[in-house]
Amino acid sequence: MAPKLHLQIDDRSGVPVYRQMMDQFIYYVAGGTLRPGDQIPSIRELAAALGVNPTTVVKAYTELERAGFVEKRHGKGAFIAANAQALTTAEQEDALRRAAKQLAVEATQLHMSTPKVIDVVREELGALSTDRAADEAPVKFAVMNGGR
Amino acid sequence: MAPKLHLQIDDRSGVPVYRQMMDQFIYYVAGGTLRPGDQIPSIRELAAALGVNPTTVVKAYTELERAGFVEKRHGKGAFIAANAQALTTAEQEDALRRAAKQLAVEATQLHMSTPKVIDVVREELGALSTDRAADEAPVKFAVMNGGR
DNA sequence: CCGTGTGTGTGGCTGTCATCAAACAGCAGA
DNA sequence: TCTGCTGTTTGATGACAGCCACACACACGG
Repeated sequence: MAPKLHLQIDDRSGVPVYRQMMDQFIYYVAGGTLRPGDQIPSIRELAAALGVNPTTVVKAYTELERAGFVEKRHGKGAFIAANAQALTTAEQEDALRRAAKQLAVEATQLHMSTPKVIDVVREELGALSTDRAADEAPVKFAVMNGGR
Repeated sequence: MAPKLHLQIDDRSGVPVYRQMMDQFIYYVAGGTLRPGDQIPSIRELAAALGVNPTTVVKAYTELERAGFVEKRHGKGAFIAANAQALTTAEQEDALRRAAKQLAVEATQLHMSTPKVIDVVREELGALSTDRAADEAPVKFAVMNGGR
């Protein structure tokens, strides 16, 4: 019912928290990890785990509901909508490309070499996959508080 | 005086516009493209080029001034501060790593393969460098309006 | 059958911040 | 001086996120 999730919120990014949550649920549906009917964390549980206000989670779930990805049931919980449409392949690539472009722009402005950038990307990808292997909890959360 | 800049604003990202501008100026200083004393685009010029309100640019420049990167001179223009400190190598790598992590999280949630991700990153890096080669204007701007 | 407890989502109110719009003020060359 | 550039300031609007009290659903024990 509840596949292994790994939600990540970056406080320093400037991206609204509710939007970060939305995106990640959508990506999980697109990638097939979350399927129609699956129960997702309750508003309070997710809020507590991420250290954000329940209202913020409400906003994310409400928007996801409007978009047809999620169904909230009073007193029961929240679920992936029966007819939640996965993103098309093109849309998935678009999403990936946007993040890649962001990275490329930064790297270019910083005068970073291509191999250096590729290295870092490889590292981060690797960190996530080993992470997932060692993971036993049904749901995992992370917050990047940032340590500047 | 005015090196070739290539500022990029992504409306859909959710990141405040003034913050996107700040980051990119900082990266240009860090990478050595912008050096102390260099004049940067006037508030109105930049606002017009990016299609945002001048007040937004004011906010970016004001914050950059507070951070010691920029000096505004009434009636004259805006300049890179005399003692603008480039980021340390560690800070530069941090910035790059943050963008890479963001990409990795998305890719993982979308079930994208590592080679696929690397490919896209290579593509985007390449697109930017050829872009720069063909560029003759002293300053270049781009806005990702996004076409959802 | 009913009350109570614990889970769930709902809604109103408040403070802060991002953006825009428009009016204000300094600088320099014709 | 006048014109056209520059940065400066103030106010309005809407988005974001936090606090707090309320309402529904279900299971349990009387």
